[in-house]
Amino acid sequence: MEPKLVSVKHAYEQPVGSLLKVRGWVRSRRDSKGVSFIELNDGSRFKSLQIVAEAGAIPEETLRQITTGACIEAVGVLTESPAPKQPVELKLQSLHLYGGADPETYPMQKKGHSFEYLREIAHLRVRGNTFGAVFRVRNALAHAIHQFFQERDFLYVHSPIITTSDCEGAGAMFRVTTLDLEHLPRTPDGRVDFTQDFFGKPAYLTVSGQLEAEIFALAFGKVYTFGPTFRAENSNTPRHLAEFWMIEPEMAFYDLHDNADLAEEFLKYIIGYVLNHCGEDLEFFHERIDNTVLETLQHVAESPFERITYTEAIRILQGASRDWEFPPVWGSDLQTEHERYLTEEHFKKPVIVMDYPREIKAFYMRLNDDERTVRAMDVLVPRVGEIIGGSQREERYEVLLQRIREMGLNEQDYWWYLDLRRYGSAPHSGFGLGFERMLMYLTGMKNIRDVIPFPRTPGNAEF
RNA sequence: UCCUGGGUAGCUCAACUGGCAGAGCGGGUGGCUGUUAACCACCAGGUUGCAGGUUCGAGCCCUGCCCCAGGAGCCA
Repeated sequence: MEPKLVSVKHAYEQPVGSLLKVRGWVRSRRDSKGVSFIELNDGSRFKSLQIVAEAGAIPEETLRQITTGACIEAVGVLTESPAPKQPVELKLQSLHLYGGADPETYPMQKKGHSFEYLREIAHLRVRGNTFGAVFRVRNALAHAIHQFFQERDFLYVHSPIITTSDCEGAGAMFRVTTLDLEHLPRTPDGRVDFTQDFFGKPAYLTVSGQLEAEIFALAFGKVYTFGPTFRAENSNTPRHLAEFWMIEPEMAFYDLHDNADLAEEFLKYIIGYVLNHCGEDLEFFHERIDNTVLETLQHVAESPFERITYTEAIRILQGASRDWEFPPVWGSDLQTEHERYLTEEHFKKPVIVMDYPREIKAFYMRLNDDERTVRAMDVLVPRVGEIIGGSQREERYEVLLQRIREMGLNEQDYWWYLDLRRYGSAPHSGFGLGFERMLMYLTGMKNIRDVIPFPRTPGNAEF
């Protein structure tokens, strides 16, 4: 009989007595007299498959090479396990070693490592429990996001990664150039001559797909982007990356409250999806990373978010009996300590703060009738802080033009953005969700560098 | 970028007031009839981040630099 090739995940679903072939990487080998136990993991699920090699099943010389990290193919019969830790195990008949792993130098041990150390071996850390779980959840989350929008007839837009406009006027950007940095072409007045550069003008990596999404929203109604974005800020925190992924839905005919409704429905949907599809991985996070994760997620999936205005938020903060490092005053942005107080202590659940002062928000946010505030919203969640930022966009040509001017921006740079308001303008809204921050929230992981495969931070782009 | 803490064995850490650099884990060898981050015994393993300085003597004190973490700012 030919053995059936299956993943570890599917091996557990086969009937006892099946002859199976599995391939994967050895997590550990435990020897006893007359019997060896091999933990085999292939990434298909959290749990490994226990392979039992009785004395003489394979040559002693082969068995010695089956060490932590080795890659093997095993053929054997699925049998009920006498021990309680696993329902079934594979009784080994034959084994092929693809690649050994010298135990004297293999950097991954059976026991725990610090995340700082594991970041230095990002090419191997994915073979461990924690990062296996992280990247399975990451995969499931990406799927849930597409499913949510596709079920609701949103169009997936591929916004460009290279851009020639710093349209938000926010954040340092990475320059993209093919100019020879050792011999820069100069204009007569001594400046760098970007007309000789690849695009004929300065180019950068995008910081957001929002403005492009607006273009599509004003043709397709409901759209979303989901792609990498880049910030050249010298940010050294557990919540910032130089390269990260962002989801940015943009909807025509949505006002700020429709926008907030969508954001809340969206968060609940993707949390529910991960709760339903990544139970085994979430249990690990709950047990080993953060023992509040499961309750928090279930709570958020079920209870309504709090909604307050910025002005109310300031009032709540001013009434709080605590010493602020930065006392809350109307007109300045909420500090991290303020956001955390609101979501973690005052409301103890996600909070949507709306209608911020115009001075502290971007030019494209719609001006309210009071002319002091704009239709911005931030969604704050416990432990992570700001997870979503969004707004209703300014759809009135004259008002937008005036805002561009008063922010000191060059209106020529925004000619196509202004055109959207000149031709067939409509009220529209959107928001951005930081994909990695969402993952931190779902997994309880404390550092954003541990939820992205290959983190890019100041001074670090190895791998 | 600023503030704080740290860098000692492959990993995680200890080393009193400046006085012989140590433990657990991992690794090697041997043992153990079914293990579950297995267990027991023994063995090996060090340019104390880098460069200077003070001192009879520096892991420890001083100066400069590099790297890491936490907090802040910026934001997602």
